[in-house]
Amino acid sequence: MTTIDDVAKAAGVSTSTVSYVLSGKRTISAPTRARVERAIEKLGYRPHAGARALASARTNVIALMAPLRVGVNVPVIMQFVAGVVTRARDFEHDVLLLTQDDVGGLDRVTSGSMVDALVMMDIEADDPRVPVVAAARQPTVLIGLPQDPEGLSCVDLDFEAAGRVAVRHLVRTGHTDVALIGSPPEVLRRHTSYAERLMRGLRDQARGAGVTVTVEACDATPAGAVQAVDTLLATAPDTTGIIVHNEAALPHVLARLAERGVTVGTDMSVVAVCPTDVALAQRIPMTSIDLPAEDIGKVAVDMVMARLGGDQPSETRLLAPVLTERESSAPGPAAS
Amino acid sequence: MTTIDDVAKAAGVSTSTVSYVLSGKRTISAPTRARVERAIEKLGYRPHAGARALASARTNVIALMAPLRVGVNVPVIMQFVAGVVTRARDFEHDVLLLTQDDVGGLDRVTSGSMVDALVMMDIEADDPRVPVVAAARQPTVLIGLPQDPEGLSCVDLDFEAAGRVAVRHLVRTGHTDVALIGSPPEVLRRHTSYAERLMRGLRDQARGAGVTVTVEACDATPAGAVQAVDTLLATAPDTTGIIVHNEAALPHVLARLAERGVTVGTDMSVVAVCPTDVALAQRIPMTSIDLPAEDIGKVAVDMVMARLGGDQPSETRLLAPVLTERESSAPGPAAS
DNA sequence: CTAGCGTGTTGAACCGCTTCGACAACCCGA
DNA sequence: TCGGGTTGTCGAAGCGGTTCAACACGCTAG
Repeated sequence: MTTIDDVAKAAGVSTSTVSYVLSGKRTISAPTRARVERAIEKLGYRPHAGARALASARTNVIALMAPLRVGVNVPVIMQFVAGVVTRARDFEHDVLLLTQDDVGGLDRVTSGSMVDALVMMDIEADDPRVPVVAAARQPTVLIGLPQDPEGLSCVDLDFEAAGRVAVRHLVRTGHTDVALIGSPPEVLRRHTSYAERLMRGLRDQARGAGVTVTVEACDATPAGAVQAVDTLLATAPDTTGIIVHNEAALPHVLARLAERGVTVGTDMSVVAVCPTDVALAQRIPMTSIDLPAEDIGKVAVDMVMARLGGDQPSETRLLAPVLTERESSAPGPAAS
Repeated sequence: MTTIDDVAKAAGVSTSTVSYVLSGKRTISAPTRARVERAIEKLGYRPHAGARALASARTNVIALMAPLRVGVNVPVIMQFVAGVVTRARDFEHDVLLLTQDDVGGLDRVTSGSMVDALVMMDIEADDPRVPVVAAARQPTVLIGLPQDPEGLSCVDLDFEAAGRVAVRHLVRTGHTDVALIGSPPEVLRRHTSYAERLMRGLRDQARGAGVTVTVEACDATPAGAVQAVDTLLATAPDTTGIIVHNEAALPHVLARLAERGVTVGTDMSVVAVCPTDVALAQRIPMTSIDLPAEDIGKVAVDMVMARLGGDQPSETRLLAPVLTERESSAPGPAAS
């Protein structure tokens, strides 16, 4: 393995000079720099990450804790991950992947100085991991909103606003009886905050507009969708507008509606809350509120890097929802 | 930050003794060990990963290169990843996540001594990454089979055998005209080896059994599935057995067959090559050849760890396919 | 009684890099 | 001409571990 000393020798300078060429923390004359760079090139030198971490107290690695359990929204999770990884690379950082349940891993990587910072996905209202990372010396950004952020930064789609926007859209297009087909029951039971925030926004707006709103949980299986749709059509037969917030169930919901003779885009208006590519991959292009998963991942990294640099205070960023109208929208009974 | 010296002081021993307690590489008397362990506990000591890596030339991290691009088989990829991460933890290793396209990352993490070993997914026949990792000093295991493994270990499902098993199943149940609905065209164009291996096994077995076989590529979209199914029904109307090797397209293929009035499990026998949970999540439980993604990930880690320990030679492990009959199987015209 | 051995512990070198303080060389203005 | 500031380079002290050679000690065997 070639070391910094080899490079120094080859270039006829001291090791510190090589180090300064690499880091740019001191001015180096052009000719010297050139000699060093040539030597680095020739020897194929790469600094030893461990040595660097030891000496500089910087690892250039961030930890990402992601839910790998096979479940509801795998493709969405992938987009978050992709966003985090690509943006981290922009900051010359690599990503260490932790699984959601590995709470001990948080202490391992922080106390062991394996990472400079952390990003944690899929935060629940009362998440046991939050106090752990709050106590770490590395900055952390949460994707999602816990009840008490304990001084940590958070980023997420503004689901409450999304709920309002969805209802507003339906009301404006003439609907007076709307419904939500949402997350699976176990997600709701976990008090995953996004589900509750969406519902809050939705009910607020509905109340303000004098509109009824029915809520159905929905398992992300064909059977779950069948049940949710059938129950909805039975208990709230006047429903003409449905908001679906469940990527995995969406195709099954649409399929069941079709089976029940309900034509989406004519008899029924459906607004999906999901990534745009999911909205476009359905049998018809769905009117949707985008869940910009990759962007959120990137923002999370931006935020965590900002905290690494200066000592900015923690902040919470809620991204404004954007609704795009496509073919699943239909005028409602109250349409003018 | 508490260091090993703090622990040594607290326990009244030398730093080397603490180190040996931690590593177990030297015998330490029970009382001494107890004192040290108590001190570690009390101080909440964690060895500094960088220092350890520097001194021991071991990072306890492996790199995993996974395709994060949003595409065909995201959930399957997740399963591989989950397998790798959980098994790595069994070996006290963490996982550094690299994206498929980050070829430079390979050199970065290997030359920079960031990792002890690598696992690479989604290997293509003529994969540019293979020579890079073959030249690295860290052992690598490939998930998939390149044309020339260059001395690297490989692991994968035995897709060739899977092709044979699938055809054998169809033949045995009375089918004489079978088809493959396979990967998207661009996957085939990339010469991803699993697709070609499956086709080889399939054609071999079909030839031996005197059975015709039609092949359709298929985009993982509703439209792609429509086209594949329609083309198939038009060009090979006698087909009574279909093998689907495309997780993402599977539901759409089934939907289109239904739309065309073809009843799977009666008029048509369908064998899926996919993870079991995907097979079970369809409108009817599918007869399938399991793609044991999580297991493959685990085996990959086992193999790479074995090479880290001793200097075992490289090996290629192809997991035997297992076909499970479910409700999508139907007797064919030649059934006795 | 001593040589020889095994066991448990230690001191110190070393891993490869960063960074601080020192210094030589040069240029400026007084 | 000289004091004082820049600019570019260097030496050496860590950073926090691992590991090797050495050694102290208590035993056993000769």
